[in-house]
Amino acid sequence: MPSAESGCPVDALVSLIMGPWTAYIVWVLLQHDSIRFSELMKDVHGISARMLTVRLRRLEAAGLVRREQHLGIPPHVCYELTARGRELAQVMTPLESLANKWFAEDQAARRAPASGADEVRSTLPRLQGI
Amino acid sequence: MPSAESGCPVDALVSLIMGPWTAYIVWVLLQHDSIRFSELMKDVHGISARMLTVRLRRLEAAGLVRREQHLGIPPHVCYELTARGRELAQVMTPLESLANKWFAEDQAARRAPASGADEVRSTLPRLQGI
DNA sequence: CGGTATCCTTGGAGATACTG
DNA sequence: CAGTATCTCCAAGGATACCG
Repeated sequence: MPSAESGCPVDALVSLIMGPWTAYIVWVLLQHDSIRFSELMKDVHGISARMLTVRLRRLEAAGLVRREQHLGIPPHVCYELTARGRELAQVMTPLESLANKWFAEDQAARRAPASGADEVRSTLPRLQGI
Repeated sequence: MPSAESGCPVDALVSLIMGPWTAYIVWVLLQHDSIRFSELMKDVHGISARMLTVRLRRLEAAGLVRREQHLGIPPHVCYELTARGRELAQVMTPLESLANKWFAEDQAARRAPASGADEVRSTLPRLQGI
C-alpha cells in the first residue's frame, strides 16, 4: 500500500505531482511562456524522451500543463503551464526558499564542524545533490 | 539519473523529504508533541515496521526528527519533530490547502460535467486517492 | 520533430522470521 | 517493545530502435 492511498491529502498531491523529474520540468516551464519538446529535452538535463513524455502526459492529465500541437513538416509541439500549474509554482517557491536556507545552514555547519548543535551535525550529508 | 541529482534544488528537497509515507508520517508527528514507535505504526495506517524505520531514520538524518530512547524493559522510544521539522510543516500547509482546493474543484467539475472549461474536464481522474 | 515500442535491469517495498 | 535480517517480486526507469 503506497502512501498515496493511505489518506493523507498532501501525500496524494506530492505523489501525483512531484514524481521524479516533475519539479524540475515545472521549474523549467516556469521560465518560458511556452517551450518546445526539444527545448525541454535540453533544459531538463539528462532526461530521456520517454520519461519526459510520461511526465508531461501526467502533468497534462493533472491539468497543470497545456499541450499545443501545430502540425506540419516538421511538426511543432509546445508546452506551457496552465493557471493551475502556476498555482503549484506558488507553493513551490516557499519550498525552494526552504531548501536553499537549509542548504546554506548545512554549508555553514560543515565549515564550523566543532560548533555545538548536535541536531545540525547529524544533518551534514543531506543536500549535496543540489 | 534520477531527478535529485539533476540540479534543481526543489527536486532535491522533494526527493529526500517527500518519499513514500513521509508526508503522512510528518503529518502524524505534527499532531503529537512526542509519539512512540508503536503509536506511529497505528496512526500511519498500513505502514510496515521496516518502512517506518527506514523513513524515520532518513528523517532523522535530515534533521527533521529527533529520536529519544528511554531504555529499560520494555524499551520506550519516542519521536518528535525538530525545529526544522516544524519548518517543513509550515511549507506543507499551503501545499495541503492547494490539494484540498483542487480536490474540491474537481468534485464540483464532476457534478457539473457539461460545463465549459476543457482545462478542468481533462483533470477529472486526479485526486481520488485523497 | 516529436514522439512510441520494446527489452532489460534494478532498487525499493512487502512479507516473514528473528533479536536485544 | 522496537526494531533488524533476509528473501522475494515487480513496477518504474534507462537504453535502444523505430515510426508518422
